[in-house]
Amino acid sequence: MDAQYSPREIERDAQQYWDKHQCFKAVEDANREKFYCLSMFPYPSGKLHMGHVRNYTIGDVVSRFQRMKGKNVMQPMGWDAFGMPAENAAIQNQVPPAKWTYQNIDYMRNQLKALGFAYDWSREFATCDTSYYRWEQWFFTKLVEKGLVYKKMSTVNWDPVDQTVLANEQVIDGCGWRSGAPVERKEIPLWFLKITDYADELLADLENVEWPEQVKTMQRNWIGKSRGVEMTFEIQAEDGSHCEPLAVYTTRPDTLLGVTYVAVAAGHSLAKQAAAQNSELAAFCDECAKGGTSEAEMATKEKLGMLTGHKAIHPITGDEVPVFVANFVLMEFGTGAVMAVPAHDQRDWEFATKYGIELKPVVADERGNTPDISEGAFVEHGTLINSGEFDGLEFQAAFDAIAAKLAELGRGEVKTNYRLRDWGIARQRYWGAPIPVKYGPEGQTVPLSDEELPVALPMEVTVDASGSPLKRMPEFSELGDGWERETDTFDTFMESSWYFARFCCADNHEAMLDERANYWLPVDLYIGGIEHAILHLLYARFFHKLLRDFGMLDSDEPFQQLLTQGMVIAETFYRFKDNGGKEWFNPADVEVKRDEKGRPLSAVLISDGQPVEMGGIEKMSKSKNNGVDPQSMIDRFGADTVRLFMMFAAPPEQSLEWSDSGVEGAHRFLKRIWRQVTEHLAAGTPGELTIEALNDEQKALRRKTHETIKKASDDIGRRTTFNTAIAAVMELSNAVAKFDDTSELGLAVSREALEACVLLLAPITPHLCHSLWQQLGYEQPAIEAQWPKVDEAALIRDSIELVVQVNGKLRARLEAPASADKAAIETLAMENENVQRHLEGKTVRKVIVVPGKLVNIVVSG
RNA sequence: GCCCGGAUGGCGAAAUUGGUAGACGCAAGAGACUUAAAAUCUCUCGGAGGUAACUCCGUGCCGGUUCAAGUCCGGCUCCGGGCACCA
Repeated sequence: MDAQYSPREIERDAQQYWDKHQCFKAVEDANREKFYCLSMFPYPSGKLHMGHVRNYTIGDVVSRFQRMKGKNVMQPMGWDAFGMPAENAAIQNQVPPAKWTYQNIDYMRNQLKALGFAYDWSREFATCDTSYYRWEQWFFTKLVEKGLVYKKMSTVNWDPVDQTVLANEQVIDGCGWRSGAPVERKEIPLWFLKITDYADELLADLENVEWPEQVKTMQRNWIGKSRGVEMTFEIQAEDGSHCEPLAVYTTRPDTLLGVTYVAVAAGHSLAKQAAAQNSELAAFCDECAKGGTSEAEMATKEKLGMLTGHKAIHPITGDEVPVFVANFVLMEFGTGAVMAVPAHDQRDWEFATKYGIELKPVVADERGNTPDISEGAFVEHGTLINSGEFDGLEFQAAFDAIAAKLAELGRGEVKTNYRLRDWGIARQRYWGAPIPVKYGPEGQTVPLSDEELPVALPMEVTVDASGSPLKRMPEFSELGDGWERETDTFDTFMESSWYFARFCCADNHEAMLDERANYWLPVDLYIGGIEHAILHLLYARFFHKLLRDFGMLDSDEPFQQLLTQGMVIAETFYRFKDNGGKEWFNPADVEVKRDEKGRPLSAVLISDGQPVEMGGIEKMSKSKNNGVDPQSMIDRFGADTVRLFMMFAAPPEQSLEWSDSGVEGAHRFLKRIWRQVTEHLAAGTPGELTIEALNDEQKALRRKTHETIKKASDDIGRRTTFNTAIAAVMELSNAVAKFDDTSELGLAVSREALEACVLLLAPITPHLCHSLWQQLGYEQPAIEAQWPKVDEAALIRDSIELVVQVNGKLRARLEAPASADKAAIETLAMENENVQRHLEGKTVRKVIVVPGKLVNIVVSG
């Protein structure tokens, strides 16, 4: 065997073996327990980045582990291929988006293969393949038939110079990213899916999935189910003209008697009606329409309002309160109007304080007094005051009584509301799946029939910054006889909402899904970035339920277990440019100077030796030029080293800081394992492992071996803390290195330990382990080997170390027989010299004995 | 602004159910081997004090619960993710 670890040859050989024997082809088998392991598929942006490598290594480790545990594992891979970057690349480089995308896919597929991921490549597809999105189009027409799709006016970001709709990402400080022009809000008709019909189920079924609690909480809050009251205020116009009653929703009807104004969105019919006779108000409404549509922008901008002159009639007291138009009230949310209780709502308080509106406290503080609202609103629940017949009622009683009163007056009713809004799925872009709808000469809107499907996206196009090219392609949009095709395309979230199901039967070109989907689904473990915690995961859950309700799937949820991985981050370096901007340098081109303790002091650019500024540690990104190219790392150290470092440097949920020297450390460890096995094989032939004949050292190493198997199994299988599993194997490797017993029995014990190391590492560094397993004399390849089993008998200890505390402070460590009872342990603890010193002159109040752990002696005086 | 997280040595981290803070690794320092370097191996490595035994301090900040708090509770600070057209 080779004394030198050469990853290049080893990795090539192992990959060839897996390929030749089609090791990762998954076949449905009703007699075996299945395991569907899925990593979020990548957008083919050009080349893999470290986030991908991390994501897919996690998935691969779990897949290979489950396979060794005997499961029928399916791990597919594909491409989330529609999206804006392809259009941007097309504008910049005059490359057609399809060509650019498929080239990227080819390059990235090779990178994934070089990393040795155990994918069933026969299931691969890209979402921009017509054979994929045709089913999405077909399904959309079924949803139309079922009434789950509708069209309504909606607000988008409009770039008045480029005459195009902008994504929120393309709005920088309220201006278009290319034109720099101030962005306007524009209303256009768009297609929506009725996700709100499923709000209750999406909320309830979170109970049935094994997801991180934080993700479930985010989804619950996003859905935002609330119980409140919807009520109407009669409106008196300033000029006496007729106005529709104003509907508002509140979760705090108990504060209704504290209402001192109401506010409507600038787009509300009441605002429009008032603005028609009031040019100042019309100007204000126009002003409100400036800026982007994102909620973050809305919520952080200064709260502005203007009186309409109209009066709203309080539904219970009959008092008149003013009606404002306000920029913080959103047409999209609820009724587009709110009642305001400045004494008990902070935002209302700030608005009222600014505009000199009355504050009327109606909820008493904890002591039953009128609350102090001089510095801010009192938002707690409490007993009602200043509320006439409702005085003295607590929150729930007040809620019920006021709701009942409104119902009796015919002015309101209890209503469940959701924060969740319907899903707008139309995009005014080219590189997406065309929405399969046509419009008739008499204004008909008709979904395309099965015969008219699929609508293939034309490939020969000219893409520029001025909106979708489909609109300018009569050969696409004009169908004759006055009929026109829809030129909007689907939101790319549509494609990523059902790909997990299509992987089960990607070769079926007669149907969207078949019975194989029910064999594999739900996905047993889904792995991806935490940034997808809400939108993607919520849409995919919704789509899964839709597919279920059309009889295509049996399960209720797509992803049984979810693992959300953290970001990959790295140090950033820059210099100021003459224009004040920053020029960013890649960490690979920079040398960091450190002090004698290893603290970074300064950095210089290698090429010119001149200093650069250190910009802190941030997410690897193109804009900060701090991405480390996985390819160069694979070339230098091999895939196994990259995989090992990724899994060792941090637990998967945490952000992972890239470290060149950490990678070298990982490489060192693999070289060391290689050498250990080589030297072990050279040391002689092990005898039979006769348990009864083992001496104390041999027993100790054997116990370490089985403790390690136990820990690594739990860390990988249950906790998904791969870093601690690797640390445990490192400890075992260290123990083998210290064990220099070359007797036949000794070699048998170290053989068992080294074989454990190889098998425990096999999911993480599969190429190395493939080779070592062969060298250890096994004909069956490592990929077919079983996960090692714990010998419980080997774990038994004769004595246990425990610590003695006096008043919670560590004072002694002692070795106690494993069989010692509490009293014996207490006696041992008391006898200890150092413990005695700390007990001198004190009275023992209490002794706490935690078997196997510690003794705490509580003293006083 | 709202929702959800995070913070532990020089650095990445560990401590799984409230029970020994810093496993494992990186960096650094000392030594061995070597003509030399690399590689490899051995030792030291949270801070302060002490010849030593050992003692005190220490898990972002302030307070609380407990025999015992990195872990639980209340209040902050800073950093990150998401906010519906980035994927």
